[in-house]
Amino acid sequence: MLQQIKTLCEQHNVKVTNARSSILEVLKNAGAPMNYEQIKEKMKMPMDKATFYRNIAKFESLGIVHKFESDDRKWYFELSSTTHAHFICETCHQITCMDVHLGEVAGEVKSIVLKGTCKECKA
Amino acid sequence: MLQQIKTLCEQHNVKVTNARSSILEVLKNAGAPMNYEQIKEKMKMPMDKATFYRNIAKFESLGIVHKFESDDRKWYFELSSTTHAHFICETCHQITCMDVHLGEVAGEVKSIVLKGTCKECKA
DNA sequence: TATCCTTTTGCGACTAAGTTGCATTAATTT
DNA sequence: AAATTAATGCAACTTAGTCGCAAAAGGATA
Repeated sequence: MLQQIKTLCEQHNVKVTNARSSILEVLKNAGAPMNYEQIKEKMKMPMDKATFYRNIAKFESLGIVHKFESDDRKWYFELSSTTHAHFICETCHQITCMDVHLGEVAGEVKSIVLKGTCKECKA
Repeated sequence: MLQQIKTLCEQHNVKVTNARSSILEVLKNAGAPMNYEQIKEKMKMPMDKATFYRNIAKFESLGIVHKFESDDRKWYFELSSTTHAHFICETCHQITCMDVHLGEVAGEVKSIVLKGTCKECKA
């Protein structure tokens, strides 16, 4: 297990279990947000979905992980980092991360999701 | 039925039925995006959810109506207008419309959803 | 008006992501 | 070692949205 992940858990007072480090490791290596199925596929160990979602919920409440819904009725997860936007193409369903800067906003923004048609699908 | 709605359907070559005008009328009077349950409540006539979703899907494909997902796993609908953003408060679940201007974006944007904590809940 | 054809609607069964209850196991404390 | 607490796995459940199909509505033709 990566020391980095162990530290991450310890910083947030979460016990480091196999399930937890396994989830975090996959997210650490992910290039884009992933849903449950995708994460499960990448994991070396089998894991019940209840365990998965419960741990994800914990990570979320601690601010370690961040989630949003795509247009397929599935949650997508990623390690928290600086607030950035996700562009979801409604045609090819690809999710890409991007920077946007908003003007004035009515509150504290935690996630930004843009939907539409990406350049490739538009062409 | 409002003449405005009849015209809207005719412009898009959609037959005007009771179900359709009923849905559009509610959306016309809505101050914010609404989900199926909320729309159903506001409708004077009973309507099967299959009928509702099928008509909404048609409206969507014609660009009359626009939908997005909130954080409650429900779809919210509104009449199409200029592309604007929705701020969803994860605490009070209120949805507010707002203008943002993005910089350069990788494609054609159809919806923008921001999630976070609104000013009231933050306070 | 009767016949044919297409579209819309309603019902009920279905789908599937995510949740919950509960018993089991693992870890921690005393 | 016993007792308490937390994490896990299983199975049953929830529920927004979908789908198949038959009935009803509407339009066109004659």
